[in-house]
Amino acid sequence: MEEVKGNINFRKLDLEIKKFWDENDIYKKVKKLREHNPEYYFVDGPPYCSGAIHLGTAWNKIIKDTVLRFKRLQDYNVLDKPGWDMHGLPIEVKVEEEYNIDSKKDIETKIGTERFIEKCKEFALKNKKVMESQFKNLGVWLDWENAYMPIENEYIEMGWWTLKKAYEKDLLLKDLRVGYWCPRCETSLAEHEVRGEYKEVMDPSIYVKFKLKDDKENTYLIIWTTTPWTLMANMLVSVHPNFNYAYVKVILDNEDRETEEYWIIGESLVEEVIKRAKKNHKIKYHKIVKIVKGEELEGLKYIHPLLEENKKQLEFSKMENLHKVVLGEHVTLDGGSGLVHTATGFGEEDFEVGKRYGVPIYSPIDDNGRYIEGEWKGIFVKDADDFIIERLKEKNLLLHSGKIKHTYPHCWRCKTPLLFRATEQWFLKISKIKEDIINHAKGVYWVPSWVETRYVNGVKFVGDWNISRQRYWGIPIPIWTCERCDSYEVIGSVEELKERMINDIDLEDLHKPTVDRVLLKCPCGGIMRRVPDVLDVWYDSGLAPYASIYSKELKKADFIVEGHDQVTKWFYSQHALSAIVFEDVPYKKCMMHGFALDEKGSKMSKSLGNVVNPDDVVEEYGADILRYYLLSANKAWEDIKFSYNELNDVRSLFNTLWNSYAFAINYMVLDNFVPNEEYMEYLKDEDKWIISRVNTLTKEIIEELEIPHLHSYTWKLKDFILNDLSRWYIKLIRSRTWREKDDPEKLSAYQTLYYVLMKLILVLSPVSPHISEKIYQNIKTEDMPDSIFMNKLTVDEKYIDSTLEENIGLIREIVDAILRGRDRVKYTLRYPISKITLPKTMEEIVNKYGYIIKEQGNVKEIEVAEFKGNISIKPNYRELGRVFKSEVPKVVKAINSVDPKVFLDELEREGSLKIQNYEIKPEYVQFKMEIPDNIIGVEFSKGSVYMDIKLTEDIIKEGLMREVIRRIQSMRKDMDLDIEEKINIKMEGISFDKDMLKSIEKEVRGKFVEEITSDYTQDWEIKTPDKKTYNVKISIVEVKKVKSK
RNA sequence: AGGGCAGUGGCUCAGCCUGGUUAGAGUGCUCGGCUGAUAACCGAGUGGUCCGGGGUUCGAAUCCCCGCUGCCCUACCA
Repeated sequence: MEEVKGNINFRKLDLEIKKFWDENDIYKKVKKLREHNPEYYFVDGPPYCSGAIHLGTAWNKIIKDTVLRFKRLQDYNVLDKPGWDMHGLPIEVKVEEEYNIDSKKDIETKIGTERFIEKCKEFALKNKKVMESQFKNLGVWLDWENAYMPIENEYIEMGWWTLKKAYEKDLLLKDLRVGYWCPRCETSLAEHEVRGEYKEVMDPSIYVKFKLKDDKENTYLIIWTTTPWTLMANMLVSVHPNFNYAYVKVILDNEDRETEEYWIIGESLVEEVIKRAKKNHKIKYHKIVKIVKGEELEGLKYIHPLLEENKKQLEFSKMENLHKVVLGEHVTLDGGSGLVHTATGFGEEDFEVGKRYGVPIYSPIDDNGRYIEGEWKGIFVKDADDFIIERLKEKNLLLHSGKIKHTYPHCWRCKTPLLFRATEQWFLKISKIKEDIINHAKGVYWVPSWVETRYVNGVKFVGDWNISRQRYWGIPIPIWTCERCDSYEVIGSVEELKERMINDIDLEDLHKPTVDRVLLKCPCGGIMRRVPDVLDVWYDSGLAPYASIYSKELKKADFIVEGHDQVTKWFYSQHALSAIVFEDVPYKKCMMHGFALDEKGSKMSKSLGNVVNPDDVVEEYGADILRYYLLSANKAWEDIKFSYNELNDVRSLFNTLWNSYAFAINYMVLDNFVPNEEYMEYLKDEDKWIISRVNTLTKEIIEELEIPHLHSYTWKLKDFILNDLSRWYIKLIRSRTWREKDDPEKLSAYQTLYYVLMKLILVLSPVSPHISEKIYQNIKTEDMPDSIFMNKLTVDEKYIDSTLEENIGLIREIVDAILRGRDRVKYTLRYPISKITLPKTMEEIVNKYGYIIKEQGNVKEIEVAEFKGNISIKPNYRELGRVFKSEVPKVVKAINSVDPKVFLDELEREGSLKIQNYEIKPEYVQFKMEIPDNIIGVEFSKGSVYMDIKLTEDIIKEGLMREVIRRIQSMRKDMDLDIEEKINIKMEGISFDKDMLKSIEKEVRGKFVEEITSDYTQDWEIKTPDKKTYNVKISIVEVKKVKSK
């Protein structure tokens, strides 16, 4: 045990402890210690290796670390592999940027797939290193050396194995479907990749006239669209069978002549459409002339507006079932015209309608989103919008052209607006197992519980999972198709691949382009080549529960925790894959946490400049304070508003803890204290009390961490440190620390402090490992383990005494009440109170613990008696309500009608009282006293304390003595004297009798002298409660100095 | 549009499940006090339409219904 300095730099401390852990291999020793114990299986949701971590990522790992440290303290063998998400578009995009390329063609021609893959790998590994060191800086203990990485062959193989399982269970499917397509990345995307990627954009909003075929009357269908470019591929117009559609007669006033037309519009949208049309046209007259049901419109043929611009449409126009009105339930009347332009190759519902009516799926664009035919061949479709609008105008088919602000999906990595496009992709048939997934969810312990609802609602909406990406950096899809007969095969392992391989390819690395070179032979005799796609990166992390430990059996994770964005992502993706392979959910307990926002509640973003870097916070405050703050600022599942103010509060909490520790240790060091269980025999009640408290605290904390409710955990810790330890217990034992060296009461106080500190740092260590370890290292004895984390968290049930906790709690209330009362009448603590009166119910407690009240309240005598004063009465509504229900107001009136004094007497005599037929029992009412002038009364939970505040000469003298002592002590402190240092004092302006002078001398380790040569003199003005003033002059000199002169 | 969460002093949040006396804590500000562990602490004062409106009840911050606002998730406004 060494002396502790008061001013502590928590950052220095945490670096020192990290060094200690490193140099002594503590993490490994802790792991080794429990390697044969029952397992606690944790699966880390892998962060993406995109660069540096942010506050939210830090929070995430801190939660994990805290829970796992707790589980280690419970003696589990914690399986704590961290993971990394390393494949996928984000990294591809970054590498592309670095090499200044922006298309897939460039990748293949400019730098080559092989080098590209190599660069992606480098990039991922480089970032992993940076992020790992940041996590370590937070004090996160995970098995960094054995992290799982989806880019390793073994992991990739697990992905193949999984896909083969899906294939064998008939859950793998190749299908032509309309899905999201990123024209920049030239790949399809899955729906979960698009989640949260809807951004507000301005798009054209045009109303177009489609002229009916074989019609003499100039009748037009009016359609609305925000994607003019899709008109090139328009095949049908959909209407809702049950809606009303109006034929609107319109007379247009062109400059030279008037024309008469009929427009077909959804009835409720007529006025809105006309209003828009009026902006571009002079409409002289319009009137609804006929109303029909949507179904009556079915089959009407129209003339495609862009026949000349797209020769293909000319061909289509000759086909029977094209360019006509069809029915669709998806049509709404929320906006637009009620008639929906339908392009079968460019919309999911359009696609379905097209299939239903046997219409070709027409999608005339390439992977870059450029037309492959028609007048604007080679032009990016979004750029063609303006040309098309202009052309429609020329053709007099444009009713209105405006702009609309709406949300539209974007690529999650490159932020390009997505297109909808029909392509052939590989799917996992989630639709077939969705019910199972929802059922499994019931067996999971969700924290908080409502995550289940959210999860299930999310799953209900998902479609089949598109797992194929037309990209490079990912797990290659292990499917080979035959050039000749088009059949395909799914390969489940490297071994299998080697067996089937007909050429000789070195399979050192399973990425592209290596595997692409592998050829197989089809039973039909043809050559089989690999499907060039890679797997969706969410598939990678979805494999984690079993792939991270290379297990082909399901080991359910005891615990996972991620941010709320992951509810429909990782919580789902790993469940989906496990459901396919193992028909089960891969986790037992699943917790959700929030996002880290800035002080005002806005998202942290580079553009707003409000990003808080965890490293910076750690540099200033040390890791433990950030950790504690993040776990205590709110309930984990709510978003955190990061605030330096609150961070500072946490720092003061730790300062208090540190000072309590320093106080205890420094006195122990001074007295060469050696902890010894035998001192426990001399425990006083307050010692037993705090020992009981710290055990109760431990017990409660174990429950909270078990859930885990990290907010309750940290709040309880704080309450204990501030209230129980620092503000109460240490105050109580202060005088004991000034006793003689081997005074048993002093030693037992030390022993208590020692015991409590040990217990406290152990429950504190999961959240604040560095500070706990630091304290542990200083106070541990030879026979204790090397690190605090090698200990076991236990509760000493035998020390828990809840009655004692309650009673001391009451004593504390009484002391607080006394202090409050004193304050109210300016009767300061230095002046004793001659007598207080407490209610009779307190008798037993006062007999036992009255000495605490006397000492802390500076009280000479405690009387236990019913205080006689004027009595008032108060109804107890809770009790009354239970008995009298709706009669309560009447009963209260009755109670108030009786003289409280009579009421009380009667109750005491008879046990109950009848008023107006209501029987009143004692528990229905409460009595309060009113008090005479020289007495003050202050309430506490079990009654009132009455204090006699009459001043006598003795009381004043005693108070003055304390006044003087305090001033001398304060001067000692100014002089920066050692606690043991002896002094000579000269005091003028006040006199005490001999005994009192002696007491003062003893308290301040000094001697009063007549003459003094001092460099420190101070004048004091002392005001007593009886309004007298003393001007006192005090001079002090160290005895040491006098002697040396 | 559907689902989830939240709305309580200037600020950050408890309390709500299980209704009950005067709605709490921390922080801020004002005043006072205490102090040989504590740039710490204690007390008083200041500050509240408990988001709004209905309902149930003797009694609602708490339970129910209808709204409003914010955040998140889901969602092809063609």
